[in-house]
Amino acid sequence: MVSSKDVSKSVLKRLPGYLAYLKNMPEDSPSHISATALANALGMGEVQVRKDLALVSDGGRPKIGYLRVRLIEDIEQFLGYDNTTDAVLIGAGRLGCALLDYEGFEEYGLNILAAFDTNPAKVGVDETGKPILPLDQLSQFCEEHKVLMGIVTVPAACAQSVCDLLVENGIKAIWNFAPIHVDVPKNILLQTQNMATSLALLSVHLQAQMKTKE
Amino acid sequence: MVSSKDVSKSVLKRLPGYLAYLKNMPEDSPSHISATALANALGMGEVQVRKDLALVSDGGRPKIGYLRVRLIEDIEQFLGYDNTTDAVLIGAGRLGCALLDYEGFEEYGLNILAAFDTNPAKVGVDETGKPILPLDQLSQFCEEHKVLMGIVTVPAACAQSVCDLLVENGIKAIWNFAPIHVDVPKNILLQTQNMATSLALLSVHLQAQMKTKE
DNA sequence: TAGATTGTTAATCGATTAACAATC
DNA sequence: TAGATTGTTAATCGATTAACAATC
Repeated sequence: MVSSKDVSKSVLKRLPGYLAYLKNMPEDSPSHISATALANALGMGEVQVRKDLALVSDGGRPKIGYLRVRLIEDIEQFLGYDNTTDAVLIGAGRLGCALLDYEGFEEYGLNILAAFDTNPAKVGVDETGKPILPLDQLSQFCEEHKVLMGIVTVPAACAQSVCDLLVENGIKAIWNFAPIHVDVPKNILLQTQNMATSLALLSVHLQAQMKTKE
Repeated sequence: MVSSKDVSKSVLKRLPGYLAYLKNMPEDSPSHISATALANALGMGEVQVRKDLALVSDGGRPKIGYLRVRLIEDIEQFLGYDNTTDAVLIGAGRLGCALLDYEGFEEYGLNILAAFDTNPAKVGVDETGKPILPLDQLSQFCEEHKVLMGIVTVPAACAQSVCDLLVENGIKAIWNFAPIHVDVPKNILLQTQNMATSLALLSVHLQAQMKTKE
């Protein structure tokens, strides 16, 4: 409940899963849900779920569980989804545009204001009406809108320089989709969305599978 | 080196990072690299890197380090990137098509053969010439090509049924991009590419940042 | 040889799980 | 009351880190 406790990274990674499940429950479900029920539904340990929920909400009542709508609110508040974060996106390629147009981010309080690209042919307005601007307007834009988050969807070769540029312009958190290691000052949070990591897990699993089959 | 040791998930997650760094080194770099040097470059603990490398390669020599090209090979082999995995993709929306056309997957031994969609308007051939087929041809296609991996880029509401369908058709590993929990038999590996997870980490960090600033 | 680097064995740390008391 | 569920305190487990011996 009280914010700056020992919030481990692993807890933060599990919370979105609970949230998605709770939000996707049918309308006619019971108004309350227990940590046990949630754990079973997601195939997790019940003690872990109970502990995680206790961290974000004090609405748990013995014998009854948590009021679902209340629990959703508490998780959202804990994750900061209740107040909107403005972001800029750099690199209006296919992936960049897919993210720019994705409406689901609203749910997480993320609002991508605009994309930036060095290619003049890309400049304009995209399918859903969001602006794509030339990269040299980034600086002014960030200052004007007090942007704190940057999303990087440029090729690997440009990723480092784009991140540097974002940091120079006051960005505090970077969501990087380029499959490469970039260095940032340590007060900046860099989260690399690593597809390669997922692929590695899948690939190794398939290999093992093949071996046992043979 | 020998495969089925105690290969923890966390090691697997770090290996792609080493690989990307090694492959992106300039041509004129020294032919050998030490675990120490690699650790420093990536901002990691040197003991951890050394241990990870020892797991995948026995090419490390005291005082000299690892021959870079050899180390790259060893990591790729360990991760199974050396033999190609064929995959099908379900859901030819914006994200789906972005993945379908992404050429970088080749590097990881992943080959997306075709996309499938229920929308007849999507059926045909995409920008890079990859086929988009009607979903009812999935079964035949999987059997014909002995596909083991499925990539799911459908809306959350369809994700479960699509995963069920994939499992029915012999898929052993699923890469799920839908932001929702799905259940699969426990011999099937499900890897959910959770954007929400990354967003949670970024969001919480920004919140904390704001608080300290005030 | 001396020093850098390796691989390994032991110690620490953190997160998960188990056991239990408290409560409606 | 009895039983389900909560939150908490203690034990276990696994991964990371530290210390050290081996090697070129």
